[in-house]
Amino acid sequence: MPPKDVSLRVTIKDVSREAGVSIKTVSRVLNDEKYVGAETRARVAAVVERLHFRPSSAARALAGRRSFQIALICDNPSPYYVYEMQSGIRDRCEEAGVRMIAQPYDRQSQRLLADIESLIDSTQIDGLILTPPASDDPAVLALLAARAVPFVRVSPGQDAQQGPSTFIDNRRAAYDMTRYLIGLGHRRIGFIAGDPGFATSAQRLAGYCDALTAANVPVDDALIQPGDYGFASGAAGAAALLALADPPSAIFAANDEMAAGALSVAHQRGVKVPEALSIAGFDDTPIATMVWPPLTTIRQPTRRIAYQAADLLLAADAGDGVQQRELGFELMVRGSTAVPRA
Amino acid sequence: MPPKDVSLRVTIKDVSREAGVSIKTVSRVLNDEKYVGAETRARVAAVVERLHFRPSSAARALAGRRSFQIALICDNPSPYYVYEMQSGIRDRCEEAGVRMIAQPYDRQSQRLLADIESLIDSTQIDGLILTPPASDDPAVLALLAARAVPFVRVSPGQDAQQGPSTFIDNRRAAYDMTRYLIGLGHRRIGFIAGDPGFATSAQRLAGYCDALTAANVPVDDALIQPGDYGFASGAAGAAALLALADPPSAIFAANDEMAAGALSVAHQRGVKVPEALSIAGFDDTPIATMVWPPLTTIRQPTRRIAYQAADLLLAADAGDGVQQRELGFELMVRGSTAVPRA
DNA sequence: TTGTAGGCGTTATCAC
DNA sequence: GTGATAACGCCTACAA
Repeated sequence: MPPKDVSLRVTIKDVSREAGVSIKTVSRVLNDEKYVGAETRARVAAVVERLHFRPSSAARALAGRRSFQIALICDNPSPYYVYEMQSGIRDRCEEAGVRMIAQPYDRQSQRLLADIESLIDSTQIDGLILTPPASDDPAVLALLAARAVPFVRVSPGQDAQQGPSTFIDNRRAAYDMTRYLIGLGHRRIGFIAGDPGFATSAQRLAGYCDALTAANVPVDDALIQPGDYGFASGAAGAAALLALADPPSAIFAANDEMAAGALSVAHQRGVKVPEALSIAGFDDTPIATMVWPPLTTIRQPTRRIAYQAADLLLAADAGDGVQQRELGFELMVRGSTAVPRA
Repeated sequence: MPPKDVSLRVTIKDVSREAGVSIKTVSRVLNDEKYVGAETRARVAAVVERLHFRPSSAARALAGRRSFQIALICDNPSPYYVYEMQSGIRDRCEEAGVRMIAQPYDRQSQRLLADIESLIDSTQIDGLILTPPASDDPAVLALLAARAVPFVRVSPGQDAQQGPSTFIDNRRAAYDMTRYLIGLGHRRIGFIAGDPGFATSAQRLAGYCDALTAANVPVDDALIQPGDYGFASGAAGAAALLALADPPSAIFAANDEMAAGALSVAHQRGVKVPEALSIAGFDDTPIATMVWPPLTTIRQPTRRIAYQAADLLLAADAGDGVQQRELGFELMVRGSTAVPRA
């Protein structure tokens, strides 16, 4: 891109001249500092408004201790998840006058650490939000600790006390769902697991096993298919399950995206859902409730998590130290809520 | 968030001292300027590497004419579209050493203009990419022109010559699709339109009408349902069409998200797709090829558009002036490509 | 090919 | 309550 014109930028100086006060006073008003006379404040604010003055964030970051920017580190096979996460966090940031930098990354590539370092150094980020699997990456956590950069972890799997975090009881939720399916009379329940790199995958699988065991239903490894939280893997898992000599009467996919994949296979093969085959999902991305009304899903509103995470990060100077914030979930049965759980 | 520590930042000064050259020389190496001795360059580069030096983008933006940041202004009812757009543009930016700021916005709210102004002023963006409907907003275009901020328009509807842009021939594509459906023997073809605020909506509808007229099939208003490019509106449109006394034998939705909605309704009602009802989509978000193998769709890879748009913006200093870049599209018939079109 | 001086727009520090 | 003045880290312009 070509260099920009040295355009007629409105600066603090212009405001101060116009308002008849010093630059510092304008700065005080801008940053809501105290020790500014009420009328001075009003007068300055009026000039700011009139001149459409907007402080340069570059200058603020350079001179001050804050950059008014935070980053969202997010890589997830479900576009709906990413979308909800981004929108939710951005909304909160906007209210707080902070800019969110969305930093999609590729969990396959080994660049994550370097990306975050460069984010910290070049952008001077004020803090960041990590979604799985980055939220469990020991190297990342170590880096952030070493650099003293505030962060919030979404759905951490281990060392939950390391830094603030938001999460739901995934194991419990998967347990509830499985029990619900058992309650419907199912005994052979297939499970399509999530990406092994995500802590939530193991948690959800564990809940599934718990419920079977509690009901004296043996855990059959043939009924547990690997997946990666992506649509295609859900389809593949369902295909494998339906091809078994003794196929399951229900399939519980570890997230909605895979549940959708499973459903598409069922439809293709003419298997009636849910009459001949119950399919359940997890996560409450809109795809579940919108695309597949017959789907039973664990409702764990992504947007709510986003809000929580943002609030936790932005309110960090409340100074109440490390916080773990557990959210509730609900079991959505074919469009109608049931079994809410705090 | 609490103020950060005044940490031990590595600066150009450190590098210059370590390398035994002046600050300016380091700067030259950093910016790939010429007039630096080969060995000097190598030595400096080595030190940069060893010290993990990363220039502060705040300082660069403040001192220089570029901020090395561009923004993506995007609001679309399809998460897949947003996801592909973001990832694609970000990839290109990364290669170019530029940061992409994703700026989701709400097309309902009236804040768009103010948001962009604040983006320009506070962030000193180097340029931006506009997706519909922002790409056709006259106020936005005027603002950018006035401020001399480079931009690229994605799928503009009018004044296509105003600024560089990428697009496909939507009318032609919709024409082709409709003709294809007619070729299958359909005479009553329903159409679910996109959000009236998007220029593509009218273009696609026009193509649909063109094809019908060309085939001497009367355009029946009852077969044209309003929509907004969102899943729910696709479902609603399909429901309305199927409820007609004389329902269509095919439905052409103006985007894939709505086609998916239409399909879900068909499935719910037990209408066989595509035997009893053909459903066609448009846009090639993954939902089409992944979720709905029976779907016929206009393949207009979102990611390719993203690449084009980014390249157009990033290469703007090539200085070849305004450019309109038209991309090809293809008609995807049930998973297998057909009728490619440049 | 390399170096020096000055300033970008804001905040921090410390006087008044 | 308010205001000088010195940074912040880098780039531009100009000199050597």
